[in-house]
Amino acid sequence: MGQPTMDDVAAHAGVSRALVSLVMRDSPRVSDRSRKKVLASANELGYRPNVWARNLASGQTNTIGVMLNDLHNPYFTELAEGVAAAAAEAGMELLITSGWQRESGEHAAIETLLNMRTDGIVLGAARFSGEVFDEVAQQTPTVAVANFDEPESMDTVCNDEAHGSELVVDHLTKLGHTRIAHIDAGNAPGAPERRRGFMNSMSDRGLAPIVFDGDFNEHAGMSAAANLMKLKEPPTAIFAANDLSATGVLSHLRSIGARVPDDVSIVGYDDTLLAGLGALSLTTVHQPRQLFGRRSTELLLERIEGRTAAKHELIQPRLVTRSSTGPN
Amino acid sequence: MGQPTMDDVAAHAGVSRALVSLVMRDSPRVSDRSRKKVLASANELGYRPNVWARNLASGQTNTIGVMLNDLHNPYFTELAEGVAAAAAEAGMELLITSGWQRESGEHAAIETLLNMRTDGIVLGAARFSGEVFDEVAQQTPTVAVANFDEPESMDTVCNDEAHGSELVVDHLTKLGHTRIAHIDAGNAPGAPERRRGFMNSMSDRGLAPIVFDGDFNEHAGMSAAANLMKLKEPPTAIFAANDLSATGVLSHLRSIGARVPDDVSIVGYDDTLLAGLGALSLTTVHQPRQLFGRRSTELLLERIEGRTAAKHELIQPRLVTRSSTGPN
DNA sequence: GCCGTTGTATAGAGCGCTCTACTATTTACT
DNA sequence: AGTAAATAGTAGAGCGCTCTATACAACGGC
Repeated sequence: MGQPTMDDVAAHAGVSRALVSLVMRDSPRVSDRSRKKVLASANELGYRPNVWARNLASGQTNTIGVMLNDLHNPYFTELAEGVAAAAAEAGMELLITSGWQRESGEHAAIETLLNMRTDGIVLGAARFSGEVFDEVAQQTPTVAVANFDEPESMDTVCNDEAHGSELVVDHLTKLGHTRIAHIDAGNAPGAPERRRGFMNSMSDRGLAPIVFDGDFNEHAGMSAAANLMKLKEPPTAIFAANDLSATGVLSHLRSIGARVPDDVSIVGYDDTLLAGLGALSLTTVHQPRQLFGRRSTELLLERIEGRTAAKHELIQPRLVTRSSTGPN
Repeated sequence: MGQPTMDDVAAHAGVSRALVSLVMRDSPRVSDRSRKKVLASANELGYRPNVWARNLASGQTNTIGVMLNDLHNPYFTELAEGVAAAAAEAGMELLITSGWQRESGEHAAIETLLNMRTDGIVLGAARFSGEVFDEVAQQTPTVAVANFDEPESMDTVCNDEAHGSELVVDHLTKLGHTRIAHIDAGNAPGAPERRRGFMNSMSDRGLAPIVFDGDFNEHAGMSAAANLMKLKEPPTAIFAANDLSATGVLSHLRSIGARVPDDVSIVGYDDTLLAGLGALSLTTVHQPRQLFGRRSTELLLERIEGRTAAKHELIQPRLVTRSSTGPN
């Protein structure tokens, strides 16, 4: 007969199935005596409520879904951790799917969640346009952790990238640096905002922003650094698009015998595990990624409760000072 | 009326619900004409099969679950990626849950999967004993990626840790090293096997194994390295329990002015992102983590198909040589 | 013209729950 | 004592599917 059902428990406890159902859902409308009796029977039979049946009957899943672009990227996993914490506090289950860095993967992952009919979805995505998001938002409550142009159909939570750049420029100029270069990451998510923030902060201070093409990886940092150091007047500080790129910069500087931070200061962005390593010790911009997850989940729960007006939150990063930056 | 149901599609297409069901399940017992008609109606109404109802009625979920100890650890995410690939090939959905590094979290994560009644479970766990695994295996087909003592109740896939250590010792002795130290990680998962492999390989070559207490983190590597270098005859090569610990070693050696690999060679374990960074460039032991995922999923599918005899696979790692090791 | 096939389609009984409406029993309050 | 209100429990109709058993053509063989 396979797994025991609610009817089995009811029969064993000598009560109705409805009562067992109430007990399982922690209803207050059950006497202590019955509750104990039912729980004892359930326990004895090894009863485990059938989620499929429950969700079918109730039309709810008590579950929220998170779609992550890439499980290998700590950005997304920390995001997920924040979501998990907030979901647990609200008594909700969490289902995670990943797009494995591919756009088709993200589609499939979202499709899986929509099929599961989770009560809502948190999108930690990067690969596609606002329209796709919109389509999802049409079908279920949705919160995106990404910086779109404040769409009406869903809530968003994102990092104030430009402000992060401002913090970096502020830190470096206070250390006396004036020739500061930024290695950007083209149009990758977040990169344009970081670049814009850098350029504005520099010109606000009457300084000429130096920007070199780059990407969010180590190699880009290495080759951009090589080009920068070949300039007639090389910069005294380099602000990379992210920590990985900064690591590339560091690697190149060491290879040409430049001392960090004595000759050149380096700043990263993201405050990943890398930045904290003793062997690297990068000054970097910390984003409260777990907080992104928390806030997005809180917003999602509000939506599930019925709010319809879109909310958009901008979260402030902070600078973490380590030993890759020093006075000029 | 919310989402359209199968009945709506049936009515719209002028056929029975049973026929729609057959079409949705790609049954060959449907004429082309009917199939097209049904598909058109479904599409027009925006019909999406209700997974809950389907699973309830069919008693299957066509889904496998993966429980990961920690989403931040690349070991587990690459494992998951392998599982995802194999699951996709078999036409199965994938559900991921995480224990967030806590034992209670792992319990909850497993509970979620059991409640979901996935067709099978892959356990990428680290925090608890074989008995807990056994209990899970009693309830559903299970494969663990971990090195237990070949339990009867489930399949296992694991890395041949000892062999990895052997590769390291072989590499270092061929470079002429004889005073080789290992910084271990106590009883953390995999650590005892790595230590044992190291000790055996050393004594096989008539060399005295030096083993210092450590852990799987950076700090442990730093302090163990400090102690090692204070010895009257410091080792000429240090084999750390993992890459993170090796990073700590590197950091300490640099701080005391020792050159790597000229003065001291360093070897890590795991071949994480860290090891490949230009600024670190660690020789390390690579484990085919995705393969672990693939194989475990394949074994799981066999179990779901009905195999009951336990299978246990040991997968061979290989050495990746970078610039942290050199001749003595 | 009858029978057995083969190919399509349908009816209808569940799957294991939830939830509304209802009954039965106490307790509370004039 | 008599009624209202609160408390505890139950019956039974779904939820949206799957799947077995069955119906009904259309066809070929004799």
